[in-house]
Amino acid sequence: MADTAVHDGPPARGGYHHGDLPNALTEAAVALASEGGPGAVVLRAAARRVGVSATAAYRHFAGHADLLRAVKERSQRLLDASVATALAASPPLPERGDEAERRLRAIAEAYVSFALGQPGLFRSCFCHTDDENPPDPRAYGTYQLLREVLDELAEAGRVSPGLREDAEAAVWSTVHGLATLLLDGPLSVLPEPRRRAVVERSLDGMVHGLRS
Amino acid sequence: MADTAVHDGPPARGGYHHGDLPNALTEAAVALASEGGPGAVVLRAAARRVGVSATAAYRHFAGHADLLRAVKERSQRLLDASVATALAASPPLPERGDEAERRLRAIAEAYVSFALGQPGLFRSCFCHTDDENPPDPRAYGTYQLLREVLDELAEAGRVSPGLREDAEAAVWSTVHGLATLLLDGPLSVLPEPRRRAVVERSLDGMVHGLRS
DNA sequence: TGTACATCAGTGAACGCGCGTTCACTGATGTAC
DNA sequence: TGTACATCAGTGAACGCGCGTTCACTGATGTAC
Repeated sequence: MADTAVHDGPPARGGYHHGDLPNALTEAAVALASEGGPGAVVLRAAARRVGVSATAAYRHFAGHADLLRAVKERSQRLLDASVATALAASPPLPERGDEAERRLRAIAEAYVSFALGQPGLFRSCFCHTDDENPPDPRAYGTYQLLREVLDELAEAGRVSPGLREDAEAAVWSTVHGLATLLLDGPLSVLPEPRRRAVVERSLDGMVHGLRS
Repeated sequence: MADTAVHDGPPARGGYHHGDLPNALTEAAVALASEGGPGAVVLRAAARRVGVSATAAYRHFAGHADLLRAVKERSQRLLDASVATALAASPPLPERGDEAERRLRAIAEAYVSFALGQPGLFRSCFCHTDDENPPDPRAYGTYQLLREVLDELAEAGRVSPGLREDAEAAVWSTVHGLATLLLDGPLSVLPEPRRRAVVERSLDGMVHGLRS
């Protein structure tokens, strides 16, 4: 109520100059990806959605591939945010090791939920782009979260001495595999209760696998 | 030397009638997928490779989607065959549990190798097609192989009682996640020795996760 | 405070391309008699 | 063994479509003086 002015882009200029086209185009392209996956990211369609000529996009992006890269990055950040939010949602457990394990499972479940709830964006996060400089794992929020929670688990004595190293990648693989097999793979045919069982069972194995 | 006639399709008819177009088209489409992934499967291009008009394809396939489905199925069979071959390659170990564990690791390594060696086909195995009847997990050779080897592990006492159920899906998830993260995901940036370490570490966790 | 002008951010028409698919057709095959 | 004919498996031209990208352009903005 304090600020009654409606403005949905930073400067919100007049008709001819948009004010924040790069962002608006990226958002439109993300919406396309959300609806139809990375293959549905079409430069002309994004421009159309924003209400701007296709040519205008070339003022801010090198071309289609550049736009797709922006979509991929933003999708990754949305995945990161979704997982981080879910992680913060439930109250911590008193015992340190229990809490760390709870957090690990929460990360996994949020990751899978994002994949199933936002299939187009999830596919965009990991879509193939012929980039010469693919991102470092550490650029992913999930990697950082896993690192923290695995450190906590290790400090609580729930990771066997020799198994801490590279555990991020091992755990991430399990979680990512679950998500993709449930989404586009053979596990997609399972009815809901079986799905839950498979996820739970996989997380059990994952947690057990960290101890000797 | 016995049979000097050259024929590379079953009947090998004359010029006008091809003799085995469905197979030839599928093979051409698989070659396209192998080179550029499922997105490179183009009906007209497949027909061109076979040396036939695009229209001819409609005599044997309902359309592009149908051809892509054939590619997906054949890719899966190639993956299955690749894993099965690798599994049969090395000699068995004397102790039963050791042998089962060796086989489990061999499956995983062959699966990852196929993904990295045949990225286009691997992506085609799990590409998104709006099928109303997606395949049952048991249609995958990998699933059957995992089931057998997990039974062997269980019989050798290397699987904790409560953990046998759904272990196929859990193990498959880890292996599949490894393959996809190494191929198109953030683990693709790792140099070769680190890759091997990550794979080994993940398999260790997987095997440990089956015991309590 | 006003004005000239460089720069920035758009426009709209057009390009070539290759796609999936349909059309009316023709050549080859095999079967009934 | 020969012939008529239905059926099968191809052809080639054409369709409409939407894409990415380029072109010459124009309107808006901001800065130097």
